[in-house]
Amino acid sequence: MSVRAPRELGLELAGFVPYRLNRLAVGVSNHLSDIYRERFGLDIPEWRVMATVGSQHGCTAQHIAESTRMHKTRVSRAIAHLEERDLIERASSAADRREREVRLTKMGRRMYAELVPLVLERERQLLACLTKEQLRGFLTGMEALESFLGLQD
Amino acid sequence: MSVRAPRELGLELAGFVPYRLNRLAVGVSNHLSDIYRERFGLDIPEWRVMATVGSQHGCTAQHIAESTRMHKTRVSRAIAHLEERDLIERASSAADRREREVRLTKMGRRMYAELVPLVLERERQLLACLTKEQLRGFLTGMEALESFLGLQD
DNA sequence: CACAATTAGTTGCGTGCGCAACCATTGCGG
DNA sequence: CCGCAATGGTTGCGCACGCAACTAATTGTG
Repeated sequence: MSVRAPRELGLELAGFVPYRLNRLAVGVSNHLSDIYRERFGLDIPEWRVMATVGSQHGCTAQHIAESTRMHKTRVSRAIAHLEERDLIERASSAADRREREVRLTKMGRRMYAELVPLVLERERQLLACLTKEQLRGFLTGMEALESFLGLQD
Repeated sequence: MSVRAPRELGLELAGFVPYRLNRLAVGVSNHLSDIYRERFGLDIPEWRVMATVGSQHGCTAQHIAESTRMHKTRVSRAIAHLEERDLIERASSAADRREREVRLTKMGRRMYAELVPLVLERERQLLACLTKEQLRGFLTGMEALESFLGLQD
């Protein structure tokens, strides 16, 4: 089966799935970043660190990198920024003194508690443009692609 | 309706659609860039310019920027690189001497003719992990989201 | 117990990006 | 027809990124 008209010899970027997927991801990301960037001054790496630490207190930078699939230097710098802003704090692990356990500060927890509902609501708004059936189909396809590319958690 | 378990109070990044979508787009992009990067020495902006010019001869940088949704400086630099490699050439438009019409050179056309089938085959391989039904559902969902975000061509 | 190999995390460096400022040219209003 | 806003395109600058090299701590092996 073919995704586009068979008569086409060249390549129409507008109908090319990898390109469309990238454009969609950027669009969704911008739709979301209105919240964490403009209202809380976080960029994407910082937001991901906040989201991870917020639900997994005391995790390490290593864990955050694996779980978010960000490069460890990107994680390291995001953590440094968040620490400067007193949103997270670090303590050397007793068991392994190379590791540093990352936790939200009181201010960080306050921001997290305010931020997460807004972000989830934003996701809900986005997905509300799909019918129940469409959402199910879209998620099923996404899971298959993730699995094919070895991306699933 | 809810995408994830209602008992969850925090946010699990792994199940968060915007995050998954970004990860999937990066994964697909990497899966593809094996071809145009390693075998042809193109990066993403260069590949997009090649793809656009290859099917729309004589178009302008402005047109490429709108059609690929890349920033005009990114397009400008990609074009400069491709011109250095003698893959494209530019000529001032007779009608408007601010514009420069972009075309593939003979070498550029040769690369395009070799590149496009490989890239389309790669897309086909990727989508082959979906059943006919899954593909239809996935594309339908994608179209609805694109439309919601005002992304459609 | 010593020494090599591994792992957590940081940093110097080169690169690519977007913003804003900038040319050159064209279109428009008085 | 002149002057000024708008448009196509390029460039200087600051910034974030990934790679590779590094430090510090730990684990494995003889």
